[in-house]
Amino acid sequence: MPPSTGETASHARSPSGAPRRGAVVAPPAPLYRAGMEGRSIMENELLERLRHSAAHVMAQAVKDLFPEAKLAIGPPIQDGFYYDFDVARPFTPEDLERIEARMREIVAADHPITRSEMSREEAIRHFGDRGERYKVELIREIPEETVSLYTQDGFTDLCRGPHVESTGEVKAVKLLSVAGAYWRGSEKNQMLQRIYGTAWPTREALDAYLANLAERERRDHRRLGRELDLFSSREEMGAGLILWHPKGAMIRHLIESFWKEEHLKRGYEFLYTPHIASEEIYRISGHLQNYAENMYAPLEIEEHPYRLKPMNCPGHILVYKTHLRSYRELPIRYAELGTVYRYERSGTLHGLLRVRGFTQDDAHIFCTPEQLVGEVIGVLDFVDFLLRRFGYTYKAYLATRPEKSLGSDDVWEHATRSLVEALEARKLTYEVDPGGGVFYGPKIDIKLYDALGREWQGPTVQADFNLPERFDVTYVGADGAEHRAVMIHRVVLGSMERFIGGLIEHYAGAFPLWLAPVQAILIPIATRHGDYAHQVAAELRAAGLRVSVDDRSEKTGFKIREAQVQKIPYMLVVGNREIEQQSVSVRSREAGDLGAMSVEGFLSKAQAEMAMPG
RNA sequence: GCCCUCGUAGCUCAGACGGCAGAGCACAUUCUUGGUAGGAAUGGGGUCCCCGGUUCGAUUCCGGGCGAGGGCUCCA
Repeated sequence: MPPSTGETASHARSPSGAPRRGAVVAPPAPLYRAGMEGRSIMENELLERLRHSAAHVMAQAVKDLFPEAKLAIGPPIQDGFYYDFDVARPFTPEDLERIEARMREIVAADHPITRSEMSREEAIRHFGDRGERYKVELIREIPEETVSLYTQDGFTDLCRGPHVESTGEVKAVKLLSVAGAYWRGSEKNQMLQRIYGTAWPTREALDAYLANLAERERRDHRRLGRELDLFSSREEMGAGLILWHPKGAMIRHLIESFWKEEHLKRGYEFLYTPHIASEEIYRISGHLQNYAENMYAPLEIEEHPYRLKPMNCPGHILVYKTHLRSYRELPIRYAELGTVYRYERSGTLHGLLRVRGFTQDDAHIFCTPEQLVGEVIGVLDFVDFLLRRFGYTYKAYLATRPEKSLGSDDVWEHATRSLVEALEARKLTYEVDPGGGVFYGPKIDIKLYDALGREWQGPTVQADFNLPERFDVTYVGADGAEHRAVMIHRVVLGSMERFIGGLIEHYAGAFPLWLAPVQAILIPIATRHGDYAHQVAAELRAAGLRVSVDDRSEKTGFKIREAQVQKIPYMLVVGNREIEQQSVSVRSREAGDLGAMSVEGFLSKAQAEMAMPG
């Protein structure tokens, strides 16, 4: 079965849920650490306890203000907590303010939080009498005979604990948002109202967190995409379909060119495969049987059903199969910037991060079982090289055999051991994700960390035993007999859409010189300096720089402001002095005015900067 | 797909009891030629998301749809 290479699997962004386990390869150096990494277990426990108590304080406040509200669950989560309530009407922002005000009173009163126990039957009666049907449902599923309860100020909640000693310890808390959430996460159940909040040990920590939220908002790739004129999506075009504007397309072109060069250096060959294909190919691959819900409905072409391509692998396999292959040819590495289309539910679409049409930086490696380790090492080397170029740090996970899976124990054992050997050869620490593999083979998942310390789904490397069987992918060995080839699916960047969406936020729109769509802008002081500006621009362009000229009749300060807002790395101011000295006055986006230098001087400075990217 | 919120100029957003539609930025023209983060004037620009209903009259109220945002679910 096809790989859920990067794009389809997992979350668009995942600052979510539980603390992440596992070792960090190179410690991220974020402005702020979003997750639990970097804190001691003790600190994490304290934070969880605090946030759990904050959830109880909120629940009490809600019950005080909305006595008819029914309590569901209210756990601590990364950076905060939530609590789900069953209420007749949804909470409004004004309600949140009232709830928060009531919470402050409860905190100020510093009520002790005490633990007690009840027998199950007693607890069921206790909550049943109060109409708390969700609590009753929870208690019924607790195997123990006694359950624990926590009480503050006459408000009692079923809870495993632990909690802080008193409500006064919940010092820095803020309610953030309200959202619908299903009871127990199932669409079939009642929709509840979930209030999210955040809680910290000190006011300063809360402020730092809120500042970080504001920074995320400032860096939002959808906002920057519009402000920097990089891309758009339009209702008339269709949801989840991206239009790349010249500047965004330039960034993409630069990344794709870089990607292609580096693939050629590493022995990959390029393929192009069609965007639509006969249903037959997807019947053979098994997509039709197993992936249909992500595929678009068939198109009729002369009475034959065709489908939009959801994955690239079938095409690559067909290319492999056009010849009888010898072991001497292997490994064969086919790469394609392959555009695929997958159905995503409307509610899940999000900017560039979750779309319906996207281009994967896909590759399939066909090799012998003996070559598997070496090939995986090669991919991991490549991953390391590429991610470093973009300034990401990362962490590896090994996903092993799930319960439902294809293939013999031997084959799984061999493949899993190969992946482990590769990880160890690369000296990568990794976390095992038991049973997290796909049913056709184990995989290595790489998660990366951006400048804000957020975690993103990164490269995946997957061994596949299924497609080689389905398509009968073989090679002739040294013994003259046919052998089953091993296939590796891998993406490094994931998809161009998601990767660039992430990069925009990672760089906050200020792309490094080698990726900046406009690297330098000439700013003539007065109209009469325009000719010189155009002349310098032509010189720099001839040397390979991406340069524009702002020859509008505006004041210098205005042009500088605009170039700065557009995050153009260099502004070259030219007036009488520069013409006389045949120079440019250089202003850097980061460092401000650098003074005058010759055109060649600026050129070699820029070239040096591009030679050491990242 | 589900819940909530939102949809007014290219963008960001005001607005009204149901009675000729507003600002800033952007754009055009003119003036200005100014040395490192916003010079001035004038002007053009609207199906107030779409369809239907109520009404003398709907951008405003009601219903449905589409789209966006925040979540949930799915994707492990």
